[in-house]
Amino acid sequence: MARPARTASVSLRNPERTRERILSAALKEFAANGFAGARVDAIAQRAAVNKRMLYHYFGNKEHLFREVLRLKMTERQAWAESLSGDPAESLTFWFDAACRDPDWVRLLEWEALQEANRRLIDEKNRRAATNRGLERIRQRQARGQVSAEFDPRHVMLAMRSLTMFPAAFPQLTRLIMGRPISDPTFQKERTAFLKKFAAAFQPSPARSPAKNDPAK
Amino acid sequence: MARPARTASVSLRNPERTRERILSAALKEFAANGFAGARVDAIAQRAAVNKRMLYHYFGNKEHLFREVLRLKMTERQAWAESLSGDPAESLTFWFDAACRDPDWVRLLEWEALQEANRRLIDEKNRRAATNRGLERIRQRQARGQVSAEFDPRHVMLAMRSLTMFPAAFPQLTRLIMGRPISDPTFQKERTAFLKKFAAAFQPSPARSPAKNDPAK
DNA sequence: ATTCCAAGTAACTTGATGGTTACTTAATAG
DNA sequence: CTATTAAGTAACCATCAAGTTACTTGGAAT
Repeated sequence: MARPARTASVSLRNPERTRERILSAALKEFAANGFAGARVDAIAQRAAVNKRMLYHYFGNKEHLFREVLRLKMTERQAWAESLSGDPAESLTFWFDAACRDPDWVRLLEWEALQEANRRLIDEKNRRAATNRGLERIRQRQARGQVSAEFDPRHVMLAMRSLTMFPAAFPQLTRLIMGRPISDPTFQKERTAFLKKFAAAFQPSPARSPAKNDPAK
Repeated sequence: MARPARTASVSLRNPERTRERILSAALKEFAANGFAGARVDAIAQRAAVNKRMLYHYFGNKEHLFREVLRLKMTERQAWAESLSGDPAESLTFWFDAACRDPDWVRLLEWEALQEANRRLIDEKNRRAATNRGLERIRQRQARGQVSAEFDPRHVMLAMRSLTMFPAAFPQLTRLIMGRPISDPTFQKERTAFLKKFAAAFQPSPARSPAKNDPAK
């Protein structure tokens, strides 16, 4: 039961490391090829681990997929909590996050495409996190920083749309913008646009394209 | 060379009909399962056509996929042309279209996920159509119906985002809204929201949540 | 030292799947 | 009427991929 005390820096047998390697290899493979397209052999190879180990630790391909998703999910949730409800901040933050980590967006896309009628992977948890996010928006509305004429749910949906779309549809974005989403120029331009556009969520009276926040 | 003159209402051999059946079956199968997940046998079965015919008409699975995409593409382009550049109209129209025909959105999603670095399917055509769309936005800006402070490309990208997102990520939408996107109540609410929100694209002076269009 | 189990390996099984071969038949052109 | 070709069929095949079997081995507990 006692921990191995780590004889040499790395012992030959190392369950945790193996598990980690499988998970990170699986993340890449699933993000790249989706569930159906992902190859268990490829994951094993990427992880430099015998394929059998994958079944040893995760049972089967689907369990592994769910675990990968669940993991990324909780990682993101932590980020979300640390965020104020300010539209300009949220928009730029999440847009940036989507550009930095397209794998995340891609996983959500694969999830969306995967016959959506059944129950979600980590539903309970995600629902709770969503509700906390909605609550933050309501608070902003109460403080007059977000227009109260919009349903918070619709505000959140609009924000998600604006931030995730480019990473979710890079081909359409390139068609429209003439640049790949990885291009820093695009990212800067888009961030600037989102900052201005965030004014759309502010209450009508205090209206005038962002520029600054008089309530400071 | 002369057309068969259609002896009986339907002759036993009927290339066009067979081609159509394959294409429509392929659309469903590809939209449902993506390229990797789609099963050639399933397409053949759905089309009630011998699998060999599929190779007869389209060469292989990938060619068939490209053809399906190309077809849907041109269908949509026609719609787009018939549209004015008014934000409120565009937003509600495309949102409605995405809800009515989720297969279309799903195909675009599959395309996005399919290792995006290579050249797009119907690129030349799509680029041209995109440019015509941008031109329409510029015209609206010149007429003062769309704020000139936004880059037309960013306006288009924002509109696409707002309209396609719910159909592209039904699971996230349900999480936020508490209803499936197929629910008419959701669709009505969202349409109403988009109508109000369209004001965000209008010039600052003429500002006040849509409601009506004084320039009539 | 010995025992025992989790960690690890190699080779195999089984089923699915894209694509092909070899054939038949409808319908049109001459 | 007949030759030709496109439309259509059934059975097959090679390959690939998920999951398994049967085995070996490191290392902690006794």
